[in-house]
Amino acid sequence: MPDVDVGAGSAPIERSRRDPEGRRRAIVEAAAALIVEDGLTDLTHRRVAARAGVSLSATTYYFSSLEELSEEALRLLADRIDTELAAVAETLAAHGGDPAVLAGILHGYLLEPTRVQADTALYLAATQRPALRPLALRWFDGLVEVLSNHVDAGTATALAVYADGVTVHAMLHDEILDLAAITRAVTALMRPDDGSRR
Amino acid sequence: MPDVDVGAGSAPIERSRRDPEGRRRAIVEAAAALIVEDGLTDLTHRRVAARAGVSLSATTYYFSSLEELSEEALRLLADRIDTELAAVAETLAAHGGDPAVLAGILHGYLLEPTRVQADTALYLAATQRPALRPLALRWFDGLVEVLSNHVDAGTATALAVYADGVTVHAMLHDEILDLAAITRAVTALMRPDDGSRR
Amino acid sequence: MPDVDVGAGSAPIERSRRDPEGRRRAIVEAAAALIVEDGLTDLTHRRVAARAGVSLSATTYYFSSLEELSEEALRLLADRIDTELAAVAETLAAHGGDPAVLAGILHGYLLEPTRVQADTALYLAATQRPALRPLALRWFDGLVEVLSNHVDAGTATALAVYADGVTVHAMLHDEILDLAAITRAVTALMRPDDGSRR
Amino acid sequence: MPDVDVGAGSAPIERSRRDPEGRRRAIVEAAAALIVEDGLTDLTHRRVAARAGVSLSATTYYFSSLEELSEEALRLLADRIDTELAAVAETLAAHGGDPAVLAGILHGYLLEPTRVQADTALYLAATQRPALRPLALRWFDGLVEVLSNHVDAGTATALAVYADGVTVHAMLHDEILDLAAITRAVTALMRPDDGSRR
DNA sequence: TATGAATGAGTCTTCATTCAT
DNA sequence: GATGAATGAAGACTCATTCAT
Repeated sequence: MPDVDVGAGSAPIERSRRDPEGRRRAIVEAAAALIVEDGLTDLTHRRVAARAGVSLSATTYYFSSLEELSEEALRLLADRIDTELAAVAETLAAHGGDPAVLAGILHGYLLEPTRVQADTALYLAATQRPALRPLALRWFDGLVEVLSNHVDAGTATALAVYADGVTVHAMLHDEILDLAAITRAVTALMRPDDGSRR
Repeated sequence: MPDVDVGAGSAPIERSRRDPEGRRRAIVEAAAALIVEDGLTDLTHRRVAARAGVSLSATTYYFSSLEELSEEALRLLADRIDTELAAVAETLAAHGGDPAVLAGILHGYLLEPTRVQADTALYLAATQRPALRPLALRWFDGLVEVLSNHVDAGTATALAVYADGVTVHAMLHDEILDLAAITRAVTALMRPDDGSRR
Repeated sequence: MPDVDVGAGSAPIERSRRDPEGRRRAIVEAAAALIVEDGLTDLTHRRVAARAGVSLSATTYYFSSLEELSEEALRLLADRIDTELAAVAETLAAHGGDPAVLAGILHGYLLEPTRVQADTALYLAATQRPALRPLALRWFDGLVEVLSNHVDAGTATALAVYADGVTVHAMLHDEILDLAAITRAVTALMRPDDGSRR
Repeated sequence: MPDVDVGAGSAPIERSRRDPEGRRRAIVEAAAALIVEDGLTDLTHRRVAARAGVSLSATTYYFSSLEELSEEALRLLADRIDTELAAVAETLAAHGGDPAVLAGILHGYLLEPTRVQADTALYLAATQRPALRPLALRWFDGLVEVLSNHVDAGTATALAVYADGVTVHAMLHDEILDLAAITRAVTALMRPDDGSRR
């Protein structure tokens, strides 16, 4: 949790008092962390307050309901996805959409359980609360968009679907898929529709 | 939810009294339905009792804890998966593992939101409670096994991963993937590793 | 828990079936054991049933209420006290009321925590439910009576009071009073009122 | 139960609102009173709330568990013991440890059933929950200590044991021991080990 | 005679939210 | 602007007891 910019001036220890903005964000970040760890349904004002080091009332003062707070926390997670997607786009652009590179990205992603869990948390939340779907779809739609720069729309979708499958696999298994397997699948999905069949 | 048919004779309305077996099953089925609809975390004794048309105490009489009840409900869902898998295996066997047939099966599956939701519920539950993983993996592992009768292990896994991706996609989108897209992806994943391209 | 006389004949394994008397007693004994171990307030039908190896209903079938059951169990404990008292009386009679002998009896009693706990359980129960007082007083009154055969009434009472104090002490301390201390106190209490000192 | 006197000013009826300190103490005192009256095991949040004239939730708001609440209530009782002991010590000091004075103190104690019941409640509680022993022993150990200022350690212990016996006697009988009987016993226990025996 | 079935009452506890300050 | 105080609702669970068989 990057505690970012205490900025210059003012007593650094007094971070909490007289910094409504920072307080508010601390609460949202605590909520996001808890959602990632324990899921949306285990989120309570009390736990958020404890995690953020804030009074219980503060969590109801800044957010009119738990729902609003959780929504904002999920939005925070979704925003992080945008950052990740940008990185993926950049890497991919640098290598001209090489299947092996995409597979590498995917595999690298799996190596960071925190990210996997965070993204999955969004999916889970969306399943339980339909209103959150747009948020959850940012990852899927974004990935399709990024991939569309290198392959046709159908292939992009197929790859994104496969990527989601890979993520689910990681959540349910102790051992993630190995790079070779991913590479093979990605390569197959990206291969032109054929032509051999002639 | 097949409501058992009391058959002939006896007052049909009196289904509840003095039919422990049926009562117990009614409770489990109510719990399963609720899990599918609202997720594991929203499962409460009260809701199950209301859904099953049973007294609150009945749910604790037949199951010593909510955990035990939910577990049995999930097992029920998992058992249904076995049935589904058997059907898949049969269909596949009849057609020699034709990619188009597999794609058709997958697409047909998506057309039944109830099943998709039920299976997803298991995944969701497993994510929240690791002890349930074995149950949730029955679908994935079973599918890999079935597919292994027709393709090599690596391809089977890749297909199962893709199938999971397809399921997730269905849960989060209003429109499911169309048959053509699925067929293309399945075909690509099943195509021999290549080498032909010379 | 002496499982006593299955008697002759009949299948010994079938102890429970067709032996209402034995069943009933098994329940009472289980209840008594539980009262001694955990106190009167922790006594429940379920626990008694489990301890006696009997169906839950059996505990309500033989006794119209938990109160009745517990009362009978306490009566059983009280009866055991009578046995103990008789033994004390005998020993004392054999030695002509020697203070050292009485002290020895008291100390020997403390060496059997089970007995101490059982008797205390009665006292505890009586404190919580005044109706049980007569039962609880059997020990005190009985001891006074036994002692009255050897000393005057006042001394007998004083000794019984001291004995109760010793029992309480044993319940609350890890180490019981040593024989020397008890002997000294008993001797002092039994010594004639004085007057000798002239 | 001293009900604090709101003193002058402010609405006297409004004692409850906005007086956390008082509220908290009212709850503890209610709990203590209930423990004295009905024993530790009959203590419930509901009863405490009703007795203290406070909402059910208040009892869980101020104390994170019933155990914590009961512990504090018992501590309150134990503290009162310390006060009593101090008074005993003072009286005894003023009279040089005269047996008759000690007997008088003891007898005076018995004349206040409330105190007897309160102290007994602690003993009972300790019997049921070993963790409370230190609290319960405050009376016994304290008495031994006070008495040790006037007699040797062995005699002090014997006297304390007898005192406990007297207390138990009071709990179980309608009529308490009379002053003469107590005086005789105390005197006997305090009389030097003898010497007549020569 | 004996017991499984069934339930309403009551247990502790957690929590979202409101209110007074 | 901010928070401690307070509470009603709901959660899981236990239990004494009644009833049908």
